[in-house]
Amino acid sequence: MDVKTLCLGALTLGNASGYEIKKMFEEGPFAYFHQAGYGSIYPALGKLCEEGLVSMQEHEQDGRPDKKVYGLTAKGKTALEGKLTMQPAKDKVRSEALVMFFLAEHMDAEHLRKVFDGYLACYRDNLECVNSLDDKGVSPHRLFVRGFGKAFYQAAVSYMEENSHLLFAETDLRKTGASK
Amino acid sequence: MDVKTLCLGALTLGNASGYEIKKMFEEGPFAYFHQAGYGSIYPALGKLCEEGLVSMQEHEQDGRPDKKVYGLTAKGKTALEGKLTMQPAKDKVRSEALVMFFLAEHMDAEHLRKVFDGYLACYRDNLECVNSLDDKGVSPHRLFVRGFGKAFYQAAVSYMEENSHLLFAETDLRKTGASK
DNA sequence: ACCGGCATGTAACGGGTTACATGATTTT
DNA sequence: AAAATCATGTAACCCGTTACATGCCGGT
Repeated sequence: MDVKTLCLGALTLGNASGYEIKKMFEEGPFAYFHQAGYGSIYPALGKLCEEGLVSMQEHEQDGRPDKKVYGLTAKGKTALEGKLTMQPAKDKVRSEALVMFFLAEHMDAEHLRKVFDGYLACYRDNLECVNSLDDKGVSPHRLFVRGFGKAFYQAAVSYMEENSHLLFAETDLRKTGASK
Repeated sequence: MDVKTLCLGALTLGNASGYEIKKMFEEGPFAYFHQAGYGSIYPALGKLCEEGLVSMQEHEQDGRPDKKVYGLTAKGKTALEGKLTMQPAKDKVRSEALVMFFLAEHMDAEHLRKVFDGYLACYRDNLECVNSLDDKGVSPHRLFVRGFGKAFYQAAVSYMEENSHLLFAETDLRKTGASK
């Protein structure tokens, strides 16, 4: 699923600028399951516009560059619906932190601790962020997705809190052995 | 983290061929947190060999192409350790299925059902697969990672089992209304 | 005075995915 | 007889990430 399709999807939530779409990916509802930067969003919106799948309206602003607000056209909606008839690809997860934990025996104990703490903090933040959202007025299927994210973050945080000893077991043994 | 580094990491588990490393990514221990295909693994191993980070030994086989078994060199181990001092990048998840659920209102009810069933089945398989592994003799930090995967799969399956109504609520209402 | 947020975009680079190419052996 | 497994590799293409380029406004 390319960024163009994702942009069409984002625009079903209402008209938005490229800047605002980016925020949906980094903080908003899309954050759990996809990510995209300016470098892919702006060109994608440009192409969609050329193809007539989205419309664009410029809003003048003082000082800043004109804000370009995009909106889904009927053609764009049809195109999106077409994409949604595909079989979804398998989920893809890339976690450098988990790779590092897997190879923890080759790491410096102090650095490992730092990475672990950072990773846990990150998931705690994510969880807090989702928990602070208001569910009122959000349609059920979007709540389903939100809940999925919440369940995942919760599982990650709980697991890490309860099982960190597995990661630091050897180090602790080594330390205990040395200090004895 | 590029495929080269991942290959070095894979080879810490013992000598292996490109074909075997690929399997680690699709079924084995790396499956939860990274993926890679032949098109990236074979060139990566070639480059690592040129750089002297891995060694290669050809084993003749009848009928099949010679099996090339790679092994980590001292230089390669050092290089890997260097990579492991980095800050890990944030986890990246890409889930087309969740995008589709998010946009479920624009989907055909039957297709949505199919996608949901397939997605749940996939996570059940993953869970079963991890649960069938034997933990004996596996070092604690690898069990940590394995457990993380297990916790994630379990959370996904449970969540979907308990909350599918959110996804199909509207459809059911529509159907009920129509059939009445 | 400086940093973060608002706001858009381009260009190059890198890297991975996909498709192609080959072929024997084992399982169904 | 067909399909899956074992086994390696190349080449092109796509596409996304990163860095660069610009500039004002508001808060600390």
